[in-house]
Amino acid sequence: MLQIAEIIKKHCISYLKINNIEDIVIESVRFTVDINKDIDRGDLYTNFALVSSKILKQDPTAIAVNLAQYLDKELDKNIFKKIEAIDNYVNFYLVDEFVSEDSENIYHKDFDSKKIAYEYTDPNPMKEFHIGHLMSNTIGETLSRIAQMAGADIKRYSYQGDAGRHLAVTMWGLRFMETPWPDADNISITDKVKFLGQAYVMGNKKLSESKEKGEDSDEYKQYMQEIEVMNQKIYDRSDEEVNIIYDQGREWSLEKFEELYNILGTKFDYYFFESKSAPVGLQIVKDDLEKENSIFAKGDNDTVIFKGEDHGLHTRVFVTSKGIPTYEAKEIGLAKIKYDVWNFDKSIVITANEQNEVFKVTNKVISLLIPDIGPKMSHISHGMMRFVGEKMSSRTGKVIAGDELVEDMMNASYEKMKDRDMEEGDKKQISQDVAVAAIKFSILKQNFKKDIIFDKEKSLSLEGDSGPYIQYAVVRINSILKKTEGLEIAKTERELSKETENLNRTLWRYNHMCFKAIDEMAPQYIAQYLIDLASRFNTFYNKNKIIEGDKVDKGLLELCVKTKDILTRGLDTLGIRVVERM
RNA sequence: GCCAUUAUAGUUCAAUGGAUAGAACAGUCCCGUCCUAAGGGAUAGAUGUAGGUUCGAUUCCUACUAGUGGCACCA
Repeated sequence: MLQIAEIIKKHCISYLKINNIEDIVIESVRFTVDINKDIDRGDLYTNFALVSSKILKQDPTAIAVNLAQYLDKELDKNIFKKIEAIDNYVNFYLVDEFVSEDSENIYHKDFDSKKIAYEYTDPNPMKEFHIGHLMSNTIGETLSRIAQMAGADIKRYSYQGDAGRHLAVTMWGLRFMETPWPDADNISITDKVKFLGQAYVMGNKKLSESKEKGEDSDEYKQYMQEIEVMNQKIYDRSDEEVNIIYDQGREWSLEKFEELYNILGTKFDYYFFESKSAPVGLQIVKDDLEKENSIFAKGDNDTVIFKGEDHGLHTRVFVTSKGIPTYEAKEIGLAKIKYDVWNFDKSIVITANEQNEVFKVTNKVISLLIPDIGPKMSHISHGMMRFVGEKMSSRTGKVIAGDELVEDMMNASYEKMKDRDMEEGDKKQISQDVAVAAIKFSILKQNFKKDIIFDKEKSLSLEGDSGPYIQYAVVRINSILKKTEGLEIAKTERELSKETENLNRTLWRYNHMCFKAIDEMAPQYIAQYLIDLASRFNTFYNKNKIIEGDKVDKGLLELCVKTKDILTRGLDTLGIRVVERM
């Protein structure tokens, strides 16, 4: 909680004490001191009167009045301008000059000095980087930055599936491709990766077409067999020809991912691969299986399974009938590898919510097998991204790739500024940052646990609550600052306008909203706040002249600078860049 | 079928058990340029259904309805 709110709380508690309420009872009084949503009703409020009316055996309205009188005497007049009781609430008005203790870090007991690993994005080489990865990246990036702000020591992890059946499908699907293997200098990395993505789609298509002919058909059986063989070859690297193609494809994919991370603004500390976690996980499972009281069991066809039902979960396969470790077994190996690299206090994996059940099982298994690490593992999930105007479904094959979405938005953004008098490189860079802001903000302005309906037009629009709307507020301030260069900056003696006062009173709320975002792991508090701040700035700007002739109002100019600072820091916490111009 | 999760204006989203349920877009009506991808103001409009707990429920509980995800060798 913010210091100012703590001060009020402390005095509320002493109010209970002077009313002869016992300490044990006081602890049970769950009142809050929070920011007033309606700024006209004051800066802070407390619901103390409502919550304590039973204990004080008094009408809440009377308590509110008494409390307000009491606090008016106790609290520092240099901070509190006015304290008033209205209905059942007590409202607090801070003095105009109030500035909160402004620090980059906001202490929180769950984060301060804790070592926390954030694993997110997790794309798979030789497969498309899809919008799910984009979401995971956006959310993981901001959560890690929020943790940093809260005082945590963090590392960013990315885990990439460079082994597994999906790769076998891609490699197997290559034979059906009409275009040749794009191993040439004049083919861009994007097109090379696109080719691989197409091979994966092709492989899946051929397989499902064949499945429709009947699961007993010779063709389907043959295809399944071939994919199985390919999977084995990738796993044990027994076929030199396969190795060459595989290594090349993997390298292209990773290069492409790196390019995307640059655009998105993520820098990972460690990369992990399934090809590394698989043998480690497999060994751990095998070793445990040999024990008398193993948590694993033999399933159908010689599989190794974990019977989750005993723990209120469901059964999952850890090793396939062919002896290959599944995602679940790899997850065990990964936990060990991650912890060996950096002894974290907590490891958080961010994925779409379709994986909720898997993580419940794997985290349980890890806890049983490696008690030192298991309890430190946690999973945060997010909803799926859908698009306005179209029912997206993976079944119909209409899936939009993440990098295509970014590119698409970049082009749309570029289109809007193509006539500006600017260097080409700047235009490209700006349209890129704006596009990323548009996408990220759409995701972060709402509760990420729910599905997100992405609207391309609205997310880029400067009307309404969008990332670019906030970026634009910063740009507007920049252009004011530029205009003031060389002009006379002087204090003016005049009463503050209502808009000026409101903007000023909104600024210190940033820390408070950050605290809430940290406390609830909810970046939307910051996003919503930034919209509010940008909007208040625009209202202020509309009504107040900062520059009159060749004179600049010093007070208003400083307010602009402060606003810009908070907007910039807020966007940065969301993993969004500000731009100089637009 | 079982488990999880969601349901708030026409649409897309907010709201630690408490004040008059906040925005944005679309609609209607104004103002406007120190910002030019300008922007701002006003106006109208919502808690899926039925119960329960509570002084008080959008928020907690139960049932129902509807949507989404998951439920053994994909990740």
